[in-house]
Amino acid sequence: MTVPLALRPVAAQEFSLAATLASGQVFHWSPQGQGYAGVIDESPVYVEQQGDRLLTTGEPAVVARYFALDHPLAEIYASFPDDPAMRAALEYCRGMRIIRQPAWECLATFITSSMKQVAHIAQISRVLRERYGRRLGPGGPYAYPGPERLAVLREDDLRACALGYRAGNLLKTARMIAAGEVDLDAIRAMPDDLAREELCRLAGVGEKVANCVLLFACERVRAFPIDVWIERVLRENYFKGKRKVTAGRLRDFTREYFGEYGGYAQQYLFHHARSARHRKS
DNA sequence: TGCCAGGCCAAAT
DNA sequence: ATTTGGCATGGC
Repeated sequence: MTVPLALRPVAAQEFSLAATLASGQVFHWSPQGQGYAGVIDESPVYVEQQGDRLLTTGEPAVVARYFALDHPLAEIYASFPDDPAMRAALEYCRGMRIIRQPAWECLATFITSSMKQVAHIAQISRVLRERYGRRLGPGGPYAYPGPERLAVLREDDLRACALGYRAGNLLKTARMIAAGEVDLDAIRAMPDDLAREELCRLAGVGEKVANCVLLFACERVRAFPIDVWIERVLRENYFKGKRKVTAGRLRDFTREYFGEYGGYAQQYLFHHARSARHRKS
């Protein structure tokens, strides 16, 4: 059995670990004991919340950075538009943060997310880790397999992980990254529009997935991914009864209306909408 | 059973 | 610039 590790405290004001991990931005954390077990880069981490602090087996500075405990939440909330949908989402998600994910892991999981429910994205992520990821210590969890590892597989290997038509996209993208054809580190330093354009060169990456990578892995808190849930929220709350509102019109509206922390607003609206749907049944 | 899920892509308008 | 059909798989 594992050796019991000392839990170290991390100050965490204005933070909800539960909301953050349940919000569909990261998929591999699982409930364990009083908290959650997961992996940050190549380190196994256990973390639980006790009021205004976290207790973790991880390196405190690494945990604080991963969960973005430095984001100015009061300033972010002050930037949210004042309307009923936004107020309800803020009330429900208070303390949720946009975390800083490793870029490749984020990119790959969102390539597999196309036309999939959150539960199944998590399932695919788990199979890929267990089948092709490096095991982090005896009996430990698995790291997400890097692009070099996936690049040498065949499409059928990935189809066997229930990826369906996404298998070819993940494989092509892994090969492009492994070959240095697209450089994720370079993208992190580019202006938003150029970074998005560069990400869209990858197989299975369109505007929505590119925005997820920009938001969840590149610290672009303006990036506003529009999926089927958010599109529904936008149409029902901001374009009620109007016809012929095109995708382009929606995109322009979000940039203007939600502003500097649009990505945060988007994630709050997304998590609230999904949670409301699941509570109904 | 049928419909929907954190879409993308190529082709046609 | 926008619309349309095809693509795999699993949950409800």
